Amino acid sequence: MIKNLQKHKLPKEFYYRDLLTIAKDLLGKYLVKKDNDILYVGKLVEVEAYDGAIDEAAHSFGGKTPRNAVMFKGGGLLYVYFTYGMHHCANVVAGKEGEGKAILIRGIEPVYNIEKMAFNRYGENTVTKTQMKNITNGPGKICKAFAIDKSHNGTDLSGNSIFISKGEDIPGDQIRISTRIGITRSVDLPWRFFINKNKFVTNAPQNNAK
DNA sequence: CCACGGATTGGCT
DNA sequence: GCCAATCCGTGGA
Repeated sequence: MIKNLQKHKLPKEFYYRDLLTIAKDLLGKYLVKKDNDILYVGKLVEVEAYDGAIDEAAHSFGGKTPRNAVMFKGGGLLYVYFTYGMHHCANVVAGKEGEGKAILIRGIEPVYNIEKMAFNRYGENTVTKTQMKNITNGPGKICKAFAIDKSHNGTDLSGNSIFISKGEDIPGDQIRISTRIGITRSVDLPWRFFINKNKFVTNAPQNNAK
């Protein structure tokens, strides 16, 4: 399985294109993480774009700082940040060096090793139906399930520890667009993309948007 | 199903 | 010192 995933790893050029095009194209792709023997695979079903040039909600909006430095290093890296004193969130850096663009991973449908994801999330081997429903439907939950933290900040997605693979094609009519979640500035930008009716999309009023 | 508030740390003004 | 690209439990309709 891992061989096949590696074979279909997205090339560096994928991340050097237009921000919103990348965001939309990420839907249906497989996020793969492999540390030692443990393999995690999940399908991307919800993402949000951030652009430091024009978007006040982007961490990179105010310029480079130690925390957001990875966002400025150019496409194809993983930007992981810590927030609310307890959660990590993972982003795919996009665009050219110095631009400060990234795409937040907000929703994932487990594809392989859901048992280990559940254990990482809840610390138990047996979980309820409700817990299973909430396993990876949010950016903090995804990092917990995949055991992603600040030590993974800056990981090169062209390597073999964390990468994104071809996955499934999502027909255009299954893609929905809305405003983003949980921000207080640039709230009107329609930069959230998700797969219509997918069970692992974050619960949000925006889900009824076009 | 929906609304609300508490948790808890680090980053930046 | 303020507040955040969140999550979860609680309480009510």
